[in-house]
Amino acid sequence: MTRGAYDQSVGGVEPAGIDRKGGQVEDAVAVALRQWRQVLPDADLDAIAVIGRLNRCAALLQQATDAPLGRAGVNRAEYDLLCALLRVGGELTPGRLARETFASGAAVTKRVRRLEQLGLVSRRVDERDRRVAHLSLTERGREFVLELVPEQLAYENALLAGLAPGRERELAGLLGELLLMLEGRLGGLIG
Amino acid sequence: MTRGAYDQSVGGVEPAGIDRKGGQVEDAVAVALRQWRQVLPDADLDAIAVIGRLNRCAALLQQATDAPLGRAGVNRAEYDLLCALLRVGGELTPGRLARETFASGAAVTKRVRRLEQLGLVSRRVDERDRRVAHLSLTERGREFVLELVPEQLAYENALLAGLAPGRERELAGLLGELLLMLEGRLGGLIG
DNA sequence: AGCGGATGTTTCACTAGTAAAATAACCATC
DNA sequence: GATGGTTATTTTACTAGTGAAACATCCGCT
Repeated sequence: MTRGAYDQSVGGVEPAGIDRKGGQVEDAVAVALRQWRQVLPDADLDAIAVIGRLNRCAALLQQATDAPLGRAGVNRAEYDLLCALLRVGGELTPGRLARETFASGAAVTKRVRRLEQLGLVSRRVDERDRRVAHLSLTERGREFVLELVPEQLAYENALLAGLAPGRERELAGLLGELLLMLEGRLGGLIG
Repeated sequence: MTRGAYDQSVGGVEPAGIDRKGGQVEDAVAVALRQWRQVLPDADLDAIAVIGRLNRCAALLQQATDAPLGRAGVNRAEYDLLCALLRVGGELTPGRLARETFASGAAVTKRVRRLEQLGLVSRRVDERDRRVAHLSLTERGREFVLELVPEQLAYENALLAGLAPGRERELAGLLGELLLMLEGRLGGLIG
């Protein structure tokens, strides 16, 4: 990334990205935290260290993991839907699928429509309650996702390969702890 | 969440959410991992344990942290933009602001337009290069964000309060490690 | 049998984002 | 001082999501 016509830097501000401070490499959030401490020396910034990094990691990983899916012709949301159907190993109703993939009903309707058109998902109406639909992978859908999943898993593992296995397990554990807490808390404490 | 007309559960499938297995509470991703292991016993699922939880935590936190911002009348993206201007303590060009907030130029244009209309951000044209704009907080914008930030920080800290301080620091450290790796890697390895 | 409230799914109107084209200004070189 | 290539920003056309309303059906009750 080359600088513009003349350098706009003012007062030690550096562009976002990887940066160094005293020879030590810092991530983008660490840089932001340093700036915050100068402007608000008394603020408690611990939450940013976690939440900021979490958001940033999620965004980067999302972008990265979209690449192989894009080549297969689906987006992450559609992949997640197909995975949910594979995982449970049977049929799911749209509502259940929405809960399973943490999406809105409207989003599921749209995704299922496209996946049906692609011939990867099929629908059947419940005999007892004609409101409810049962969705499942078609044979082609099953083949498609069974081929895609290992590829995707390998790719995602490779993305994390720079992290020592012990550190990765540690991280998974801590994230599980946090997630469990958030899932419990955010029912009642959202206001 | 009450069940529908009749229980659709098939083969031990449980609705997404907090769940138990042998008296032990599991997060939603742990449940999904158990399902995966039944369908693909040989797959290496470590990446899901990290990436899945990361995405889910980010989504839940995003939803939760939007609440106080919504009350103040801005969304997270606009808040981030205001914060970037506060953090650097001076002016920023749109391009720089885009890099600083990890957004596209087009997104910044839209957000700045709204924040200008709200009277929180002002713009001045560079004298040397009339292509570039310099954006800064207005007095009102500065007051607004200086009042909002501590409130938001307190709220975010409260969200993480269930995590022991040591665990939170550990998590921040590990996420920093991961983020640094991703920032370094994703320049060259995205294909 | 039929009314009223509840539930599962889809549609609708709208929002917020993106990539790529368009616009505007700059600079080096001829 | 015109030209061509480059950079900063905005506009445009489009996509994917959302919440709320609409629709379709169910069940309990009288």
